[in-house]
Amino acid sequence: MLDIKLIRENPEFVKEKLQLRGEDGTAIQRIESADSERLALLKQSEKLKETKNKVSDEIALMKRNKLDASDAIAKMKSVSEEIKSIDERIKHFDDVIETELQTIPNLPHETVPAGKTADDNIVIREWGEARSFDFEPVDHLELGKQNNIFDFERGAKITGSGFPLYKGKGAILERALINFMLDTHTQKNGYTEVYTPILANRTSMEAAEKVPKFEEDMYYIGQDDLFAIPTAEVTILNIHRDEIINHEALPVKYCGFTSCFRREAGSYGKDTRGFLRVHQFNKVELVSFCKPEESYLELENMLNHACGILEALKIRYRVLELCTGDLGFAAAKCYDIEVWAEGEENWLEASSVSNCTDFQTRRAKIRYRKDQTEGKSRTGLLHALNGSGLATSRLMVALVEANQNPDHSINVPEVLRKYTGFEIIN
RNA sequence: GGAGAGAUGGCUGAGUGGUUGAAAGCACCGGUCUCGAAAACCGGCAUAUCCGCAAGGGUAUCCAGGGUUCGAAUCCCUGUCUCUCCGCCA
Repeated sequence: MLDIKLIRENPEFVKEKLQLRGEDGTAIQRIESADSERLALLKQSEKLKETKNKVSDEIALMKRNKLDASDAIAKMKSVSEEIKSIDERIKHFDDVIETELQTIPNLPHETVPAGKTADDNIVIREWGEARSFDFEPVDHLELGKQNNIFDFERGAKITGSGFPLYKGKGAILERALINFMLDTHTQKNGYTEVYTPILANRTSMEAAEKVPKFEEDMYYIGQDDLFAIPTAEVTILNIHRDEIINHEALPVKYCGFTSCFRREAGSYGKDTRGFLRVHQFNKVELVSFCKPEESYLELENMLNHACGILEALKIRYRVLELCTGDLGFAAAKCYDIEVWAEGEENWLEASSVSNCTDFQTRRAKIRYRKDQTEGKSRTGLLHALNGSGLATSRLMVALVEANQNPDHSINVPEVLRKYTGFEIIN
């Protein structure tokens, strides 16, 4: 969530930034008025509480000295009632502010290109070449069928469409990819591996700003008020909820593999073939907590860590800098990585690397204790960044399609062979 | 699922209605001492929010939410979590 103080002190700035994202400023106006009413009441309430506390001390003193305190007690009874009624009104405005704040996205960073839709995103990097085939390449569905490695029909039988079943060398290849990515991030890129729960409670989902705004996109277990995580970002972020991390430990970097679950409500029939859009997929997630002044550098690092995986796998990709209109809710700046799928003849989004600045950490209360030389405020909110490093489903599409042979067999990329134990899928 | 115990500051841990934001110890920071360090001694050491240029002051917070009371860390209710025992079970 945004800082209420920023809205209070500089509402026009906030509205301007939100307009870049296509948000009108009406929610900000509602917050401003609720906030000023709340503050006025808060001052009244605190003044009365000061009186109450003082008189209570006096009553204690009188009682100790065996004096009659009944007048003071009678007076305080009405003061307490007044406090109670004012506090109820404060609570009302708190709720109004809270509800409004939950609908307002993060402000885009000044370097984010202005734009309205995904068409305005800017390609900032391209790596690798399209493969030139001397035969007609087929798509991953055909390859999956020919090699008996993916079985979408049976996955659908077990659960429903969009829940893929991997078989034989397909399952092993998936596992190899995950292990390769985790090993790279832990051994080369300095991340600490975690394996988190894949169900998260409401508080955790709210801290990650996934709920209430996107509640319909989540698989939800009502009996226990738990959500299947749409990304390990949720659970990894919440590792340090309500904590203060010492500056010496920063940056704190985690990578973790989990399955991810997305209902993809509203996108039925859109790119739903095979792995293109699934409800359950596997992903190695990167999360970094760092000092605010370092977060944009860290964003570039994380982008490079994700790209490094694709380069090792020799998969052609491009990086898009998302425009203001296409940014995720919590992101101030975001890069998408798209992989080239030879059979689909299309770019597929395989990763998204975002700097969420203090938007999540504010609600999650993830702070750091500053070096004593860093000014008078001793604690501050950390910046939280997350990135896919990477999601396997679309990566798998690009991987098998790019490495196919005329007989539909698939060559396993060099770096994965020590994980798969075989060099070819046929 | 059944029975019981508990949740206090970075940690350990006192505190069962009134100068308790909270004893004490440890840890940490600064100082004295020392060639330097240790030890000893002295001092400091929560978070958030409001007012204020600042100095400073107010308020809130002893798991969370309600309640009783002039007054709650302390009493009552509900919830969450942790631990122990029993049952069941991967």
